[in-house]
Amino acid sequence: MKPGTLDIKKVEKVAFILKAIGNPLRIGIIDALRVNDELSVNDISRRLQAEQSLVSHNLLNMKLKGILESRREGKNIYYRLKLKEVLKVIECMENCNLEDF
Amino acid sequence: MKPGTLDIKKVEKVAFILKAIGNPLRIGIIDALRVNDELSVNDISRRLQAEQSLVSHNLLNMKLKGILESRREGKNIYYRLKLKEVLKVIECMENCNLEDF
DNA sequence: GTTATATATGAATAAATGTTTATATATTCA
DNA sequence: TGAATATATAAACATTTATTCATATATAAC
Repeated sequence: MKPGTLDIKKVEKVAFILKAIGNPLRIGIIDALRVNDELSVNDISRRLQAEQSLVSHNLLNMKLKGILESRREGKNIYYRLKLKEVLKVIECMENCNLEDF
Repeated sequence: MKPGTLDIKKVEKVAFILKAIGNPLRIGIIDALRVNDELSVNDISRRLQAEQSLVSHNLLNMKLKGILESRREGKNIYYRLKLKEVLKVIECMENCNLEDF
């Protein structure tokens, strides 16, 4: 029985990130940020038809975890992807056949 | 503002799968099943130093969700990956720099 | 200054998840 | 048959997560 190839630290980190993005709203946010480099809270809120507060909570959550970053411009705060690798994760799921799920 | 490229159904499915595997023990299991085609509950339990019951719960959980499948051979039940795409997800995280996490 | 708009924050709470413990079931072997 | 081993199940529980609501803060425009 061969060992896995990931050490414990790496397993923890991978799980941490996957858990951090494994939510419909957050996947929606990341998907939107894939096509648009930057989006304001309101942009996302309108686009995904989700409450401002809920979107804000989730954005801050992902920012706190190092997945997103943000900058202020006037009244708006624009979020963008920081951990670009999550795109690869989503892209590789996008291509596969998910009929059964 | 361009739309994202995933429809709602797909967003839900991707989130469903990422959430289903986004846990240290489950990533450990998948990592082990990446290197070993099949493993029994006990194999995994020993390898990851986790309780039989906890491992069983998690294996059944992922089986129920279509990520794993299993077969019985005598007293043992061998689990293996069904949704191979999850390997790609883990592999693409494996390569990226996760120093900050 | 006041008002309007955008975002953040915090409390409250429901719902989901992770974990342990004890027990049940299935299979093998003596 | 009974004992031993492997796995599943189910209850109980603590912890975490998702969501809403109300309110606070920051900036801009007047």
